[in-house]
Amino acid sequence: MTLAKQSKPQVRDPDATKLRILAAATQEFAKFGLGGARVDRIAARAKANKRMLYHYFGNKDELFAITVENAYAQFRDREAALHLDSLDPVSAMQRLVGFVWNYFIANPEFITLVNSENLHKAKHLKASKRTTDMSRKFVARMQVLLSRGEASGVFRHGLDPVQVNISIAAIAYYYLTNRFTGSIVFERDLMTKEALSARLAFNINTVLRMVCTAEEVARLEKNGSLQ
Amino acid sequence: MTLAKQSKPQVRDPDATKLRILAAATQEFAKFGLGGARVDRIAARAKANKRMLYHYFGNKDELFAITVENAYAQFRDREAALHLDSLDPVSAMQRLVGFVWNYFIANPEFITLVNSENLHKAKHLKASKRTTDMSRKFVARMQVLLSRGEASGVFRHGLDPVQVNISIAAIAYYYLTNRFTGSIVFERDLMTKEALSARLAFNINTVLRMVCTAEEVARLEKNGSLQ
DNA sequence: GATATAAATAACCAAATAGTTATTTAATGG
DNA sequence: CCATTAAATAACTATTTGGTTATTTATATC
Repeated sequence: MTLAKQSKPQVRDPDATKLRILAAATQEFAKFGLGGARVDRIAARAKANKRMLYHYFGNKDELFAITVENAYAQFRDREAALHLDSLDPVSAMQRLVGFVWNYFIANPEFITLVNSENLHKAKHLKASKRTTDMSRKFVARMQVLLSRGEASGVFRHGLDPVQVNISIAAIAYYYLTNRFTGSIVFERDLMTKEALSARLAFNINTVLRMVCTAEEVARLEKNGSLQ
Repeated sequence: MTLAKQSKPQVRDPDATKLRILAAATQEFAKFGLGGARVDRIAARAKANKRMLYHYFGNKDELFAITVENAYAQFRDREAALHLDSLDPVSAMQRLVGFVWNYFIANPEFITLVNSENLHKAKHLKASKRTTDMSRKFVARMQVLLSRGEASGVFRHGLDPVQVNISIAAIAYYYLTNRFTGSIVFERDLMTKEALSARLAFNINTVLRMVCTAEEVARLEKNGSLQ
C-alpha cells in the first residue's frame, strides 16, 4: 500500500487534536443524537483522521460518554462560580434562575446531549465518578441557600432542595428543548428577544412564589420585584 | 424468483396491519429516536412484511411524522375529555396538573417522541393541520380556565395562558424525561411510588402558588390544601 | 365462477457505516 | 544523529440499513 506524499508536512499536536475531536463530537451528538450521529462526520468536522478518534476515544459510545460528561462538568463549573453565598437568599435565587436560563440559551448543545443520554437511560454517565462528585456539591449548594433563606425568614421551611433544583431546571429546560413543537402548538415564535425575556421574568416569578413565605411574597409584590 | 409456499394461508387485514405497524413504530422511535430506530425492527415487531410499511407509510420519515402526530393527538384527546369547565378553577387546575403527570407516567413513549421531534426542529409536525387545530382548542381551554379563576377572584389577573401551560408541562416532563441522569445527580431513585407522589404534590403546590392570588394562597394554606 | 384489485411475501441491492489494517513520518530523548 | 515512539494518514472491509423488485394469493365484485 503506498500513500500519496502530502504537500504540507503534517503538524503533530495530540492535545489539540483531542480537543478538536471532542468539540466536533459535541456538535454532532447534539445535532443528531447518539443514534443519528456519524463518526465520519465527527472526524471530518474535527479535521482529524478517523483513526485518531478511535485511538484517543475508543469507539463511538465511549466518545459519547466523554462528550456528555464534559458538557455536564462545564455547566456545573460555571454554576459553582456564581458564588451565591455572597448574596442574600432572594437575590441568590434570582441569580441562579437567571444563570440556568442564560446558560441553556448560550449552550444549546447541553440540552440535547442530556436528552440523548436520558434516551439511553444514562448508561454512559452512570460510570462517571467525576459527575457524582460534582453533583454532590451542587445539591449541597442548594441546601445551604435554602437553609440561609429559611433562617432569615424569607424562604418557607421544609423545602426539598432536590425538588427545587429540578423545578428551576425544568421551567427553563422544557421551554427551550421543546421550542420547535412549542412554536407550532402556541403559534408564536418562542425565541424572539421579547419572548425570551418574558419567560425569564415569569420563571423568576414562579420560583420566588414557590420558595418564599407568604410575608416575603407580599413584600416582594409591594416593592415591585414580583409581578 | 420462486417463493416458498407457506404452510399457513395468509390472513388479510389492512387496517390491523397498519395499526400494528404504527404501534411498533411508536415503541421503536420512542426507544431509539428517529436516528437510532430501525425499519427492519419495526416491521419485525409488527409481524408485518417490511414492504407493507413502505406501502402504507411511504418511508421512515413519513412513518415517524404520523407516529408523532398520532401520539400528540391521543394526549390532547384525553386532556380535552377532562371537562375542566365543570369544576371550580382551583380544583380544575389541580386536576389538570394531576392528569398531565399521570399521562406522562402511563405513556412514557410520548415524551421521548416529542424529544425526538424537537431534535429534528419539529419538521414533521410542522405540516400537520390536525395538530394546529387541536392546539388552538388546547390553548383556548386554559384561557377559559384562567378567566374563570380571575373572575371569581382566586387567580391572579393578567396571567399568560401560554406561560402557564408550558410551566405545567415543564415541571412534570423534565422530572420524567431526565429521570436517569436525575437519579445519578441526586443519588435517589426518582421513580419509587413515594418519590412520584411527592413530586406530584410538589407540582400541584407550585402551580397553585403560581396562579393564585395571595388571599387564595393564604386560604389554601389554612385549610391544608397547600403544603 | 371468472376477473380485477390490492394485501402480503421473499429476495435482493446500492449506499452508508463503525471499526481496522498497513504505512508514513514528526517528534523525543539518549 | 540515530533509534524509538506515537501521531497521523489512506485505503479497506464486513455488516447494516433504507428502500425496491418480482411474485404470489386472498378477497371483493360483477
